[in-house]
Amino acid sequence: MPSTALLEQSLRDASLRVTRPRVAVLAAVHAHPHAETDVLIEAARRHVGEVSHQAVYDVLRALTGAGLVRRIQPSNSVARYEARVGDNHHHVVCRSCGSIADVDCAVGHAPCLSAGDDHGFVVDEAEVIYWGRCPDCVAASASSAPS
Amino acid sequence: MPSTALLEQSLRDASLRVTRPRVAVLAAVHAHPHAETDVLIEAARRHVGEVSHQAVYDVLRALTGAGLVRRIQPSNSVARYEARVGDNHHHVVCRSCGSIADVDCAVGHAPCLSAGDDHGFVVDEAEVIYWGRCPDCVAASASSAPS
DNA sequence: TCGTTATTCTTGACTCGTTCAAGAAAATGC
DNA sequence: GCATTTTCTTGAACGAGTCAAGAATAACGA
Repeated sequence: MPSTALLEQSLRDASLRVTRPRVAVLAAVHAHPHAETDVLIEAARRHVGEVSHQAVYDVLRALTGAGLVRRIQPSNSVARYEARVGDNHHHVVCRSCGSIADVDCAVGHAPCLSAGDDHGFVVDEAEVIYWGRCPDCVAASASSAPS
Repeated sequence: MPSTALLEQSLRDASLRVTRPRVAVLAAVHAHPHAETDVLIEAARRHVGEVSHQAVYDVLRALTGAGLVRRIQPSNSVARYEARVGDNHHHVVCRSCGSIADVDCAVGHAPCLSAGDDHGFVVDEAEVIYWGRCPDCVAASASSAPS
């Protein structure tokens, strides 16, 4: 996890004011990849004491807009955030427990960005979500209902 | 759009009881690809008169579970439904207006299903969302703010 | 170092898509 | 047809996220 000084610097580089809530939230996103908002709120509060949930929402929106964090939201899930931005990686999501893991794209650095017929859309990003079951859930269902 | 008889048959084939709300909702999904729930509620009501919103939610869940419709939910959007299932197609989503269009996969019939390191997940589906701007929004921004 | 100003944070209410719960209605199978 | 099971209606409730207004604070220049 980056140091506080580095986090502050990345905020300044993004032309964002350096405030305690922002540093705390940014640190929380680094410390908890793919975390939901309420987890980030709790983590931020452990860092700097009381922080309103509204501030965390505002900060997350500012960080997302500045490209410092990335917002992901698979179906049937609340918004989640990750600090790994810039590289073109994707996610595996467990249908049972909702856990998320990173996967590097098998195709290369700009996966699947060439849609067949794009209907005139100007495409700038391809988001890939692999759906399946995580090792824990596979093991759990295998032991409880062996085939 | 399939006839009512065909819709009823597909319900029966999926071991679902044939009811007026179900036929109406299924027809609505066929008639309005990528529609949001409230659009489907209105469309269903035009077909069969009054139908409670709760019934539509239940029906959509039943149809989704049976594989007759597919639920999609891009970030910053409410749930949407489409009747085109079984083939492996993907979607382009407009960042400005949220409109959605179908795209056939450029890679083939099972696109990107091979993740690099899958972390032990058992993957059964790859969902691809292309993000960009639709032709209308591109034209609108080009005319209002020409570069 | 201090004051000014624009931006951000706090507080609290509120919206809206979706779900829960219980009883009424209707479709299926004998 | 009739019993049984599933589905639909009604109405309340939940929760993630947003809105709004005033208080607090970071950045900038003197």
